Amino acid sequence: MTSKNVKDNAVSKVCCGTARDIPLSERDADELAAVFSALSDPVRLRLLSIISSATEGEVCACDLVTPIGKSQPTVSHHLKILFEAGLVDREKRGVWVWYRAVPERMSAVASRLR
Amino acid sequence: MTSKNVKDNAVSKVCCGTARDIPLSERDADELAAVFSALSDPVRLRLLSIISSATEGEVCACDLVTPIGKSQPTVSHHLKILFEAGLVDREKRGVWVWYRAVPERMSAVASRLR
DNA sequence: TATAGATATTGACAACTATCGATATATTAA
DNA sequence: TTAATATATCGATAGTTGTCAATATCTATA
Repeated sequence: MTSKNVKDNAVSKVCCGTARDIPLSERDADELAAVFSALSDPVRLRLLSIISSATEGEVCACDLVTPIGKSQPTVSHHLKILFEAGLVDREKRGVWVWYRAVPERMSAVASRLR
Repeated sequence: MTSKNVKDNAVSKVCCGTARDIPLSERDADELAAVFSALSDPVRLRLLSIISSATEGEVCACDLVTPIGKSQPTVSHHLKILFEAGLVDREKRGVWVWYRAVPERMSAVASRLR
């Protein structure tokens, strides 16, 4: 049952329910939710904070394992998720992989929250 | 093992690893991750989009179930999560519960993405 | 009271996820 | 080629989560 909004806090049983369609499409919702999923883990947020604040603009993956205090496979897993969400970029140089933030991506996500 | 960032893409085996501390504290990371968790589901994002764009500034829960296309308990569950994350506010008036967005909260979260 | 309807809670289940040890792959050096 | 090391993948497991049917709770009305 739908109800009518009444300004003076009275209650009405009149229906208003012309169910207009949803502003955010299902497709857009899925995509946005995927990015927020990538941001929904504290370990990933801390990784992102390290990478974003890197003085040289980038950080070697080898310098992330110890401070984060998780195993190397776990850190690798989280970095992959951040990368696939477009939140970080990476470049392999020799044996090492260097990560850098993608601020445009973060801004784009932030702007979706108005 | 840590490595030194070398500008010309050469590879060095010199260690740089004075593991400075992480910009985002564990506590802050937990809190932020909790909000992003609330935003990490497409159904909740669509609910939020309906509530945020309400012409009257608020929406009755009874007008959310049908458009979302999920069961009433499921919608109730998602609304609770949005509420507990501080993303929406609610007011019970009679039998109905009215939801409204909390734009300050969304802005606050958005600003954490720089 | 009793009934009807809106919302919340419970219980169960399937799907997903964070984590780690073990292992594989890739790259440089000896 | 062999050894050493950085990173990725695999397999397993414990914990989390989205969903619904059933049920409970709350409120207005007859």
